[in-house]
Amino acid sequence: MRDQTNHSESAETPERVLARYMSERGLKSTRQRSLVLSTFFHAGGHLNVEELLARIREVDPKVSAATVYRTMKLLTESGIAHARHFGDGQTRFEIASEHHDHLICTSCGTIVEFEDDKIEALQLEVARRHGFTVTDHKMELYGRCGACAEKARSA
Amino acid sequence: MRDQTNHSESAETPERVLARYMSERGLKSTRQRSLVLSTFFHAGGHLNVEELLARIREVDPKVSAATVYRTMKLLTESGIAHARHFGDGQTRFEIASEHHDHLICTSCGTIVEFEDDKIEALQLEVARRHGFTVTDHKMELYGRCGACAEKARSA
DNA sequence: TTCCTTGCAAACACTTTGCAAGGCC
DNA sequence: GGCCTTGCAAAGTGTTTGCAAGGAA
Repeated sequence: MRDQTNHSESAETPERVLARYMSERGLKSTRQRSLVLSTFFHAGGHLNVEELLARIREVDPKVSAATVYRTMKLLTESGIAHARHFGDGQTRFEIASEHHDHLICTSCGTIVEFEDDKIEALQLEVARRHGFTVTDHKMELYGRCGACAEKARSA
Repeated sequence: MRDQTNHSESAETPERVLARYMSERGLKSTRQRSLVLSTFFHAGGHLNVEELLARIREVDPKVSAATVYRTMKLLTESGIAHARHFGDGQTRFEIASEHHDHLICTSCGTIVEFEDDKIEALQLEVARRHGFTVTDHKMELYGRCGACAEKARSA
């Protein structure tokens, strides 16, 4: 729903990005596609198709999984969403404009999101040294969160 | 979890690690398991099951995919290998003692390994700020490699 | 001899695709 | 009306599992 980087009137809403992407290649706007888009944004990311579909069906029970897969592919290709693969064999999607990295507690599963400009700058630097042009990245730090370390200490 | 160069007599070879892991739980050493292990190490990592199986079958054509899956699970559980999921829907394995980060060309699939101490230091720093103690991490940079950028330019 | 391991094929989970009906422009 | 999109079911992937035969200890 709401977003962080609002530039007054020049705001590029996901709806607008998608609309342009579709009209550029003769694709059509449909009730299902709008529903997938709004559900995805309302949920805020990290959902897999199954979870997304469940929420979508609260509104329209007849939407099929195939449509969700097809629409998420569209969102991915148009740059609105990013597909991520964690270890669980499913694809999860995140809002492209809200990319961040993750701290994951291997003990309780807590996921903390973060962003670090210095690290990102160094990533570009490393890539450049290898002749790469980076378009995306993924960084996950695994370990123990403060609460779990605390629990382990008193146990 | 850094540094694993060979220290003469105290060397913990993968064979030894695996042997201990298996004997601790009554598992047996077999021709197939040894073959999977040696092939995996000889290849140096980043192989998926299909590729691994192809190399294994050059030696013993009768080894089944199931055995490779089962053995790689064993190697993963014993801490000898790490399972990694890149964007292609398959599981790739790497040698646990040779952890590094990856640059992945989204055009040709090339994987380049790298390590950057400055980035790793900053990762620990970020984690500390969030109260986390990091034990492992994963970082992948996606983009276009030099060769593919070249090709795109001349096309 | 005991019980683990193997190869095979079937089962699985997730995702993609062919097709006829339906819907947007 | 033309052509894209949908839902369904079938087909594809990559991976796991049940089972009977084979093999290590």
